[in-house]
Amino acid sequence: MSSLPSVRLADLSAHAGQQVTVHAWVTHLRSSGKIAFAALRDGSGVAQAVFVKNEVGDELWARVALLTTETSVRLTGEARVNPRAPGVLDIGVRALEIIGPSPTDYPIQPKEHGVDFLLNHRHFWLRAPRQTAIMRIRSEVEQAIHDFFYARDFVRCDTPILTAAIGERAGLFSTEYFDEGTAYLAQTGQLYGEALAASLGRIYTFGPTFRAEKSKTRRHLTEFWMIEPEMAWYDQDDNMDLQEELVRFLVTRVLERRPADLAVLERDTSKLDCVLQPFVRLDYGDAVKLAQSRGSDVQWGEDLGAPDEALIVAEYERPVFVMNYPKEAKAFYMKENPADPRTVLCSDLLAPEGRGEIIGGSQREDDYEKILHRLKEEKLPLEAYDWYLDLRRYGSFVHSGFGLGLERTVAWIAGVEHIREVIPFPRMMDRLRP
RNA sequence: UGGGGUGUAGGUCAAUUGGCAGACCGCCCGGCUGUUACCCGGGAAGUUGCAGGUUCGAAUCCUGCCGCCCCAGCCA
Repeated sequence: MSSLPSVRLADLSAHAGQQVTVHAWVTHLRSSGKIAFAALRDGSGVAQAVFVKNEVGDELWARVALLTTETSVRLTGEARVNPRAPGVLDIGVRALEIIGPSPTDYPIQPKEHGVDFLLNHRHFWLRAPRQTAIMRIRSEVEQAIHDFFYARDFVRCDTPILTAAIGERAGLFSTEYFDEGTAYLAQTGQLYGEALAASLGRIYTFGPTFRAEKSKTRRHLTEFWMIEPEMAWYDQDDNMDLQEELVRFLVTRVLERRPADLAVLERDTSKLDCVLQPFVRLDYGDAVKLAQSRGSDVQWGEDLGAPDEALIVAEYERPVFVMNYPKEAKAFYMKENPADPRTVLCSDLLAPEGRGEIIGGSQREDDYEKILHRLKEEKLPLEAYDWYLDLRRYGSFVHSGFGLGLERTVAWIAGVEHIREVIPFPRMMDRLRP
């Protein structure tokens, strides 16, 4: 925009007393006959345009009446501090150009709306202060993830989104793929990550994944973003240490750098201080006993349900690893536990405040015969896994990894109840647009 | 998919429990020179989700369908 030099509203205070030009959207107009005030936003911050009739002239004054909600404008005038509201700078307008007019039926008001209505107008809803705060926190978490792994010499690797059937058991989205039959949208990049760990040692993926599960809860999307590190020569203890370090890093980073956005969300940040303590590490069997003692009827051998997880985390009020689940409850690629072959070397990390699982991780089975046996038990098509089995035939290696759900993590840190608000355009089983 | 809830103006919700369909916000018109979700006066705005039934009379009761919300399962 070098042809249109303008000041971002966030930088306006540095220009107090000067003539500036800004580009912005009008969020609200208040008019008093011969003086008018327009609230402005540009994504970086807010300001207030002041129009005085006998200073701007009749021609410009007539155009002030056209400043409906969400009109985009370029305006020029003096930036100055308003002693009555020092936080929001005034612009004493001398020149006004309407760039994009806006009809008077803009649907979003600064009032209560229903969720369905807001999601139907997601493209507008994203302009609201609460939503922009959430998006900035999401961006901060994403950047922090890259910084964390970059500082530890992990290589970021991108794995395919179109795949032949491979991965976990949950529902798959499919599409026709030329003469190759059916392609599926990836539910995980993990198996490719294992191949890359044998190449680069420590890697992570960062990308969208797809689940055609008919889940309607506040913690499920059909398209979500997952971070999947995979580390050669890490056992399950090393794996949990890394997860704990990462989660602590992400929370600390958002607390340090996005306090204003957390304030917009009215997040009680004292609830996040718990990440400074060591995370709890609880064996699955002990977790089942704990849930039972708090009224659950879960039995050894069953996966823990959301209410069980809530009971367990409530006991500690900080993140909890539940380790070493029964083999039947978990995926084929998890390594058998030498201390108890009924179980596998894995962990789920449960976030506090009833948030449930944000990470699932495991040490991977590196024994060729054992993983072949597990594939057969699960009745998975062996021909689709030939290259994966090769990783156990040609230089098998101890390795571990995990998958961190980005939206669940952001929703927890930001204190947002439903995961649909922390991704710009959520995809759920009954929502494909906008 | 199962359980629970809900559906009235563009939005958020009332409607004495079967008896004239309303308020606020937004929008339109008018007034106001320092507003802060400004204020004051006036106005337009409805197939009460859809289809059927009971009744002198239905937003309200009954049946079916549909949409949405919450919870559960699956998982990150």
